[in-house]
Amino acid sequence: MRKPCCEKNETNKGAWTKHEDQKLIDYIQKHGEGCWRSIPPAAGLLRCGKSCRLRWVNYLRPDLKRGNFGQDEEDLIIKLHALLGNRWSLIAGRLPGRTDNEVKNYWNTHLKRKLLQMGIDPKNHHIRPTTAKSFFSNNQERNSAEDNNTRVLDSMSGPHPESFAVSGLPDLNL
DNA sequence: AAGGGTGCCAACCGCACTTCG
DNA sequence: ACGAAGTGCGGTTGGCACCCT
Repeated sequence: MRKPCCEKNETNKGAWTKHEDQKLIDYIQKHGEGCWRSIPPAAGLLRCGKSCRLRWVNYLRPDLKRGNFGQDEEDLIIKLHALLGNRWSLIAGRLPGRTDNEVKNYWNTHLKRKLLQMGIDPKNHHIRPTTAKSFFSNNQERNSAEDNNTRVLDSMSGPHPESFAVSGLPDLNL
């Protein structure tokens, strides 16, 4: 059995303070992201390396966008999720300034529900005939959508249709 | 005003994968 | 080739904020 990544009784847990954030930012600006395990003692933080990495990647990194997701980002997430499943880090990699945690949270809180309302199964992106019927009858867009359990990649209103290959799948260069 | 319910997001946990000696 | 250590990832949870009654 693997040892825990850090001595839990010797580290802080819970929300990060501004003071801790600043220490981590200062250290990484000086020394770079290097070895996470060595960062907490070197930076004077009572946190485990994992916690530092998570805080930096999800919150402190200077290139993070934050704020609401745009329609184009939303559509891209849905398309990528249809292709990749719950590979959040891969999906986030296609969204500049977004983190896997952010994408995952957004999916679980917004997009999942949105797809369900549209009559789409968020797990496999297949049309769910019962709910889809009412949704599409309102929208008059996909009258034949429920035929043979069609995939819905092409039903999204993505802003970059030119980026899709002939097969209907985006050129993701994964 | 209060309290209960719900949604959201930051952070934790544990497993899987990668790297290194 | 193998095992230990380090890192990354996805699932889950805790707690705060907001809304509704």
